[in-house]
Amino acid sequence: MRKSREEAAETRRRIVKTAAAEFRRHGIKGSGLAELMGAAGLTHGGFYRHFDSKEQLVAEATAAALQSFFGQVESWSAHDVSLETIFRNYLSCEHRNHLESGCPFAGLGSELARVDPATRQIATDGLLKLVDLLARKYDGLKPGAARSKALLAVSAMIGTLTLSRIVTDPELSDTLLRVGRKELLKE
Amino acid sequence: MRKSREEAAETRRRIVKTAAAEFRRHGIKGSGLAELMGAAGLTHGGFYRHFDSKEQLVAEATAAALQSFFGQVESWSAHDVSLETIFRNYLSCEHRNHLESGCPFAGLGSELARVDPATRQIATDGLLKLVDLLARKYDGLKPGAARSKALLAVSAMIGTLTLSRIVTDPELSDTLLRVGRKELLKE
DNA sequence: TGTACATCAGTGAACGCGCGTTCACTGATGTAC
DNA sequence: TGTACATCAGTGAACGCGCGTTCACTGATGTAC
Repeated sequence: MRKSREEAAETRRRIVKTAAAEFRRHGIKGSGLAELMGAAGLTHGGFYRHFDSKEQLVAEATAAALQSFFGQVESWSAHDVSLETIFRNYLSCEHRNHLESGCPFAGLGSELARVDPATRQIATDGLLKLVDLLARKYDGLKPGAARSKALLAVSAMIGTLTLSRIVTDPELSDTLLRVGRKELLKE
Repeated sequence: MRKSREEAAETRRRIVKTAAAEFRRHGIKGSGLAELMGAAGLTHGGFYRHFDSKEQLVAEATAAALQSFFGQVESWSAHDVSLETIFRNYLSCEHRNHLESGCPFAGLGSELARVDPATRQIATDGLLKLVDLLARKYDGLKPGAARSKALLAVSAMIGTLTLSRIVTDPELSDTLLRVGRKELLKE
C-alpha cells in the first residue's frame, strides 16, 4: 500500500487544495476531516500521515486559498492595469456564486477572526499583499494616500461580497455588487 | 418546578439574549446548546420547552442581536446627526474588542451566508434598515445617490471591522480602523 | 545488480467526546368546579 | 373562595451521531549490503 515519495507529496498537495475549496464552501467548522478526505479521494485514517492536526491543515489551506486567489487577481490585472477590472471581477456574480474558489477573506471572514494566531498571521500577510497590489493601481497619488484608498477599497470589496452572499433577495444582491463597483471607481 | 408564564417568558428572553452574545463571541457553529444554556443559568434539557431547534434560536438570536445593535447605533446618532459619529463609534477599538455586543454582520458575516433562509431574511431586513439609517445622514444628495453611498459605507464598515479582528498586528488593526474612519468621511 | 529488511502511505476499525435532541420525572402553576 | 386535577418549566440522564484523533495492519517503496 505504501506510495512513493512523489505520490505522497502529490497526495498532500491534493488534500490541501481540496481543503482550501471545502473550507471556503462549507466553512472551517462546517468541514469535517472525513468528508474532506473523501472529497480528496482518500479515507480519513490517512490524514495524520500528512498533518499534525486539523488546525495545521486550516493554516496550510488558508495559505493555499490565498495563493490561488492572488493568482486570479493577477490574471485579471495582467493585461489591464485599471482598478476597474479588479472591481468588476471581484464584485461579480461569478465570484459571489463560487465560494469554493473565491476570496478567502469574504468566504471565511468571521471564522478567520476566531482561528489560531498562526493562521491569522497567514491571513494578515495575505491582506497586506492584496492592499499593496491595489495601492499600486492608484497612480498619481502619494504612496500613503494610495495605500489608504487601497485599504478602504479592499475592506469595501470584502464587505460587499460577504453581504451579497447573505442577502436573500437576488436583486438586492446584484445591486450590492453593482453599487460597489460604481462607488469604488468614483473615489 | 413549574414556573409562571411571566417567568417562563423571562427565561425565554434570557436564552435569546444570551445566544445573541454567545453566537457573536464564539460563532454559531462554535456555540453548543449546553454551554449556551449554562451561560443563561439553566440546564440544557429545558431548551426544547422554548424552541423547536437550534436553527430557530439562531434566527431569534440574530434578530435580537440586530435589534440591540440598532439601539446602539441610534444612541450614537441621537444627539448628533453627523456620519462622522457613526463611523467613529463603529470603527472603534471598543467595538472591535467587544464581539459579543457588536455588529452581527461583522461578528457572524461568513457564517450568516451559510445559515437557513429564514435567518438570512432577518439579516437582509437588518441590512436594509442599516443602509436606510445611513442614507438619511447623506443629506444634500439625491435619494438614489445617498443610498448608493450608504451601501458602500456599510460594506466598508463591516469589511474593515472584520479585517481588524483577523489581523495579528495590533498596529495594523488600529490603522485599518483609523483609515476607514478617515476615508469614509472623504467621500 | 540482486536480495533482505526497514519504512511508511493509506486503510478501516475504534477511541472518547461533545453535539443536537428526546424523555421520564418533579413539583409549582394554572384551571375547572 | 377552596379543592382537585391538569399542565408544563426546568432537571438530569440518555439517545444516536459525527467529530478529531489513534492504532493495528497491509503491502509497495526505499535502503543497506
